[in-house]
Amino acid sequence: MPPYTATSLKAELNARGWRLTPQREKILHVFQNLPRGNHLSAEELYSLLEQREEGISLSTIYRSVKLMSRMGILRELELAEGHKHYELNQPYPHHHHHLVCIQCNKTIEFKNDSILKQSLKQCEKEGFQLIDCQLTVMTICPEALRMGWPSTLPSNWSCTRAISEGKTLKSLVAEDEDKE
Amino acid sequence: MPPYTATSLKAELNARGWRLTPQREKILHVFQNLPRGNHLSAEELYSLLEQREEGISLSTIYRSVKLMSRMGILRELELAEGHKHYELNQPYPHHHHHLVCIQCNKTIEFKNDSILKQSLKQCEKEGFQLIDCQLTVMTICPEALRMGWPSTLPSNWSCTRAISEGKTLKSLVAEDEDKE
DNA sequence: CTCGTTGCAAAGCGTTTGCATGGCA
DNA sequence: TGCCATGCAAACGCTTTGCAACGAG
Repeated sequence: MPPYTATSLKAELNARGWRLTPQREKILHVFQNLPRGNHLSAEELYSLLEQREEGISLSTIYRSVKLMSRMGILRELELAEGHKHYELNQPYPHHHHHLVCIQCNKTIEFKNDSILKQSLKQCEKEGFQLIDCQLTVMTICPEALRMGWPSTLPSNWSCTRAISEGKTLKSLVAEDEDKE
Repeated sequence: MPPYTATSLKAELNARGWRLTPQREKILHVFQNLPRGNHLSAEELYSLLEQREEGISLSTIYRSVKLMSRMGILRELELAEGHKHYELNQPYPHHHHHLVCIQCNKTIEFKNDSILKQSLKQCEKEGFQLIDCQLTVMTICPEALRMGWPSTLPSNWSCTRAISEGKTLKSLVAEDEDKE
């Protein structure tokens, strides 16, 4: 799947009885020029376009990102921030996943082909068609750990389950095989 | 790691200056008796408890599932349904992931150890501490494909999988009560 | 010309919060 | 007894929707 251009976007929209509007073109353009590792919320996209004096109403923003997500052009991210973020849905080999600090929301992008392979395998097994797969790794970042997590929470808080889960798994990583 | 009991829940709560209340105990109980592969939204949990005449206010539900998620007892799922779902956070080897139809929300649970391994590997590389990792595979189910996805869908169409999924809540209550 | 699309404002919906009351440690 | 937790209702923030005007095909 090649990256979208205004022309191919128009073609795909028209094929489904939808239309290419200046608004949709501008939105696509923003995402195409977004530096790698960035993703925008509807609100952020809105104010970004506002700053460029290409204002688009918030409702159109919402309608467009939803449509473009359903078309497979954008990717809807559910990070731990209480609202959705969007980015270009880049096919393999640009496909990637996210590691998020649940304390400060810091996000790191990472690639891992085997995850996509595993997802595909699962889809084929069930007879479903893969649209996207997202691995979200919920973590505590080093800064948050240094800042005192988990003591930023009441007294001697700790997520004992997660900790012992981590310990159990170290042995698994050692034997790491990455076989599909 | 052993599953939580009312006693161990109390111990962990008290250790952090929190308290075991009948409400929290009932909520834990519901999740412990939930058939595998099921997860509840706050609203569903609320009406489930209401049907048993053990009513708990919605705000307490929200406060409790949030607290228990942060303690690592529950797992907060971001499926493609516009609201969060919760399930017991079962450590390896019961850890699992989800395949979701973005049209009808039909969800299939699947296990895959390599995903957990890859996540842990990534965490160690970045120096982050793993709390949880969730692979969500967004798909179109065979039925939605047959209906002509994506161009010919009526705006409010949902395939029969979604309908039968919706019906399960009642049967869950029945099953759960049998186990008491 | 038609019918999808936009902008605006209002509504919707899941979730959170302030506050007085209740109840666990 | 002190203080966390609950229930209620109101507030909140993100997102969706109704409607009249607009404009792409």
